[in-house]
Amino acid sequence: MATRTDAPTRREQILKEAARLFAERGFHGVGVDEIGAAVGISGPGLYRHFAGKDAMLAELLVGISGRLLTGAKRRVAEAGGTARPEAVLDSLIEGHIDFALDDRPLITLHDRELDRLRDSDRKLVRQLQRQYVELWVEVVRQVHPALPEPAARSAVHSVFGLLNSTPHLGRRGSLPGRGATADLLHRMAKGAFAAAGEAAESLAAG
Amino acid sequence: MATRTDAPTRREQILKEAARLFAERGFHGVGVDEIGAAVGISGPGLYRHFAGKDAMLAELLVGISGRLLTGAKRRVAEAGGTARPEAVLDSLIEGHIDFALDDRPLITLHDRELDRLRDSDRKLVRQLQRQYVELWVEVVRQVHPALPEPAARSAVHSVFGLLNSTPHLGRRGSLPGRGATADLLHRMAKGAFAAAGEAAESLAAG
DNA sequence: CCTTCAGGTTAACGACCGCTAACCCGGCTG
DNA sequence: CAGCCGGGTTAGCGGTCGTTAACCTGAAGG
Repeated sequence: MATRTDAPTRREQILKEAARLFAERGFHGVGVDEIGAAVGISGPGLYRHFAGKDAMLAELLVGISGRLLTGAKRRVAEAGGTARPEAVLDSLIEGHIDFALDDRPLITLHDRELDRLRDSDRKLVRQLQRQYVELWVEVVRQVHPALPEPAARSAVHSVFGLLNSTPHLGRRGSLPGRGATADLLHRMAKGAFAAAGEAAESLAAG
Repeated sequence: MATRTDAPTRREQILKEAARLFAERGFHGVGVDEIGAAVGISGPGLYRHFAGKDAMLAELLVGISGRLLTGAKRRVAEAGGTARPEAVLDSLIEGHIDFALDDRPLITLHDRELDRLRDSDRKLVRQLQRQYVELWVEVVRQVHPALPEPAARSAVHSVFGLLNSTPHLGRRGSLPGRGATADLLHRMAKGAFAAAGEAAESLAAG
């Protein structure tokens, strides 16, 4: 991870604030003037950096989906060759939790504002999301071979719901610290998958 | 359950269609003309039944939160006195799953459009939601006594995220039937709670 | 038969919002 | 020093949207 040390560009400032505002009040609920004000310029000045409001949302959503997918691919490649499947699943879970805890506004946008995109962008995002899901499904089925594919896919979506619950977890302060929260989420995700797998096993055996 | 046999009133038609549209395109993304068209009248005719667009959303959200809470209270009262705590938790989970599967648009609205309410309505909804959560927290801590309250509350929110993932589960058809889906969700929720509880137990023992 | 009224209709107003136009300015660069 | 240009500014246009106003109609009641 090449941690950035240089100052964020104007574009990045705008994207960050836009993400926060979109997550708080919804895409249609935020005006371009507000986004501008959030970075110290006003309204139409944004158009020097983005083609329009839609373009900001598109870049945000494509960026999210892309980073999630490439991160997951990297983790599978790193841990996949040698280790047992469970370690790969642990790594996927860890990566998703990092994302859900560090970029809560983006997690919110991710499954809330997809329909506001132009058709082409929406298709792209959907494709990235689908690849991400399928990658998880494969790993989950290696850990729990008795789980049929449709059930595994449902389980993965549900675990995403669990992990993506971070925006609902009390405002920073009532939480028992980031590490403990990450640990709790990780254990619950594993427990949920295990329960799904055991049910399938007992069905296959019975 | 007193199943309705009489025809739905106009108000109810409107609320149902408004819920669907709000869930699909967001509160600000739906015009009153569209809501009217969805029930066969047009635009301003809605104002014979509701004070405004906000009032529809408010009634929907207050209704959801209220029904969830009263249903949960009833379940706790019914199963609470005699049975072991685990049966109460099972009943709560079952009730939430029924709701998540039968009223997917409402589940979506529930945690997406709360901020679009007037202050008083939002406070009311938040209060109902909080009571619902606390009711779950109590039951969860009876089943898993080692779990500290903050962790239990986080776990409850996360399991809500898991159960509320139904809108992301493929469009009716790719699913293995309602019963199987409900069963899978139920098992995963229990598994998630169990994993959280076991972690706390081993901490308390170690 | 006249009235009332619930539940519609269409027209139009006012506010807001995304975006463009036109202009401006400070710092490189030749 | 001249000129370009990146990155701002404000004014304003065009469209949309929530809401209100004014009017209509068919059924129920006395």
